[in-house]
Amino acid sequence: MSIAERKEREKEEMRRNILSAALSLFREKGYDSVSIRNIADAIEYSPATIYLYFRDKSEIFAALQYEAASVMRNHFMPLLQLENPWERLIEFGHLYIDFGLKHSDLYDLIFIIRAPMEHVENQECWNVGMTVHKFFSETVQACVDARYFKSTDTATIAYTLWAYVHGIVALFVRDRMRMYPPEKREELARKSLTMFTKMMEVL
Amino acid sequence: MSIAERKEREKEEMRRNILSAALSLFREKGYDSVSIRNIADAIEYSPATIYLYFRDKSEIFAALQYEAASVMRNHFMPLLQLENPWERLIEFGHLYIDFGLKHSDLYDLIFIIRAPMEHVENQECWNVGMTVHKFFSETVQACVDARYFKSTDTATIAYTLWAYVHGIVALFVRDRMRMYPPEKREELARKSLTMFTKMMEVL
Amino acid sequence: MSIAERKEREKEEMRRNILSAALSLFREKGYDSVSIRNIADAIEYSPATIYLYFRDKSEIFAALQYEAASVMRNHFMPLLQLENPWERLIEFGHLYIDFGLKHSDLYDLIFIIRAPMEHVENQECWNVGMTVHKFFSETVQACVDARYFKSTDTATIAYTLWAYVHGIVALFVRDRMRMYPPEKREELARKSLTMFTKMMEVL
Amino acid sequence: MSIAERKEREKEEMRRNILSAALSLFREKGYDSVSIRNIADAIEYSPATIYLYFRDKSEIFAALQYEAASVMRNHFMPLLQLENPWERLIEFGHLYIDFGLKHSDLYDLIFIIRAPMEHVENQECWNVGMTVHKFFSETVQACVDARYFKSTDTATIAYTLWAYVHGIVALFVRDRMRMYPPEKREELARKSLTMFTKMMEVL
DNA sequence: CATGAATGAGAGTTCATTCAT
DNA sequence: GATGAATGAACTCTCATTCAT
Repeated sequence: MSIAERKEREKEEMRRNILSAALSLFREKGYDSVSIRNIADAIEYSPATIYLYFRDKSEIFAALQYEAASVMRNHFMPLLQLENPWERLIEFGHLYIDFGLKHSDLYDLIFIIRAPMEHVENQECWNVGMTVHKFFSETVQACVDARYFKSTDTATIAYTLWAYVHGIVALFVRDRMRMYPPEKREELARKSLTMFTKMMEVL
Repeated sequence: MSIAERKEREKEEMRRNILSAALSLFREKGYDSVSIRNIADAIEYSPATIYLYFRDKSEIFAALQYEAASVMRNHFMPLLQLENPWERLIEFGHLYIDFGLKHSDLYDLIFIIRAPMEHVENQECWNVGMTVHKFFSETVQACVDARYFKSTDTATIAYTLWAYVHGIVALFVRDRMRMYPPEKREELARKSLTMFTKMMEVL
Repeated sequence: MSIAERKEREKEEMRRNILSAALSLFREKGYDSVSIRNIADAIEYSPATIYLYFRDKSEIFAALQYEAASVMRNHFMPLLQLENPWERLIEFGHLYIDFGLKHSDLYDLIFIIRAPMEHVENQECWNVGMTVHKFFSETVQACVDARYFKSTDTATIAYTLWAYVHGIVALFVRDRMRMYPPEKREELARKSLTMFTKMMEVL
Repeated sequence: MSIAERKEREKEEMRRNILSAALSLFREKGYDSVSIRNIADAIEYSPATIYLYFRDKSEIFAALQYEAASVMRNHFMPLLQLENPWERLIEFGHLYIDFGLKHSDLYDLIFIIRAPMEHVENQECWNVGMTVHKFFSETVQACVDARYFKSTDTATIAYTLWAYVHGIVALFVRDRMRMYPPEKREELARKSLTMFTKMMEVL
């Protein structure tokens, strides 16, 4: 059995190998500008080999989005242990920005990149947006119910919070913070989040 | 002299002609999927003609970013007439989101696309981000000076406001609002802005 | 005007150039085994150039079939001057075999090759078969009317005659006469036709 | 010995397995459009396995031609029992057309396809043409000897008869009978053969 | 015996770009 | 000033084939 297992493992390794090369290329040059050859070159295999692991280019992309979604889900796991909705909401903000700064490439893949949505798996990906959004909504709803907000317009509150954190991450990911020195960017983001958290109290 | 002038004018006209065709194609199909031939077809000239007006494809792109910057500047002109800094700030938010929803393609060009930054002109483009940011800062500073805010951390406030409006527009531009029916998206954005404006009062 | 004319002529020349290279390659290796690159090499142009004259590979094929059809039509022109139906029929047989032996490649294209029939123009080609068949039928009908045959089964007679001449040519074209020395093949075909002509008298 | 024998038998079985899959695929899609992988899929083995039984693709093709030849030989077996040469000749025509309509793919393989003739086995195949032709000749000769014909030009008679039956089948196999409704084609072929048989009496 | 993995070669096709006219 | 013609380089993808296991 162990032979089969090892083969399985090797196959999986190769897939990840391809995916990680693809990811860094996509991030660097954009989906359309990356060719199968580029990826093959990066992993030092022949282009044809790629096709042994993925049906076509868009399937690679889909797999990446799927992976990204899964990493993001894991990233938010700790939230499940917070019972107080307000705390959960605050922590969510922190984790969201954490994720965006740490996994810029994955974040880009999920929330920014424009790319083919043919594959079913990609539904999965945009569902991540959906899921995140839903989580925001539910948590906000819980806060509303527990009278943490004066406003009861759950939909608008959730959207507003999401827009803010997305804005923070999106500016960072797409390199629109060049007016701040690189080493200060993260700090600024965190300071802003604290400020925003305070602003939320007026809601 | 007037012949040279006319020629100059005609040349300029042609450039705009090309750019406007290119813009609408980029918008429709994305930068990478637009070929010089597509643009040439759109303006009913031969591909070779394009090269009389632009050195290469990326120069067209750069010119478009330049254009976008200029359209954006014009869009914000009315602000100059508002003397009260708070009013100016509020109106700025409205105009920003207006611009993003109305000229999604230009916004994308300026604040989202990961551009080939080879051309000098593109400096211009990122300067727009700079300029917008500076305007935010200055207006915030004016508000601080006039005691509209309790906080005096101008930098963080400006960044926070910008992140929020960018978030709103970025989600819209890159089609991450699929959980809302299309016809409600704009309304939601505006309602959120109103909410955010109120949140700002706590600052 | 003469410049345009010359250009037109050159363009036409190039088309013919491509077509004639393609024809001989198709004949030699079969449609599927010929690549655009092969054709390009044969005419010493780049593959991309081919696409300036034909939309794709199958269009080249279609054009060839169209040409073949037209050559065949011309080949049969002299028949129009023969008023006597029997003479016309006999002469038709001679011309048919002439054509097949002389333009084996074109004959192959029209009556033997298996290839894509996507293009409208190819309808044209199979219409040649149709047309030839119709001519056979009409001429046979005329002979029947003029009592050259005892039988009145026009359909079967026409089909029988066509099958025979096609058989003669098809064996020749696809090189199934290897049991006869090359220099005797044509003579044999002609002697057979004479024999067949006599056989027809019994009909 | 019996182990070796069984192994031999199994090997032979596998060969036939591959060949029959290959044949039905060639028939369906044409030689060039069938890939080794297709064949492998059809027999549910890996592509590499095929190479344990055949050196390369063209060897499969050659083997198929060989097979076709053998099927054809069997098809004509019953003739051996007819002693009267005229009867044998007539029956030969019937069987020939039978074979062509029933095993169009095999017929194509033997008498129409422009084959890669690299392999020695293909000699075998073209020998089938030879053999058929020889049989025609011998039978015709017997008829001549027995005064069934007035003509004594055996060669021309044999060739003429063969050309006719080949024409009938070739038009059918390569789909050049589109002007007749599919269900009438066979009937027409048979009626024509009857007519042709009568024509032969004049020889 | 059978195969999974790998690949070089090559398929059709498109593109940005050049240049003589 | 405009362009038709041309092309080298690149694209995605498939194939026949090999070889270590």
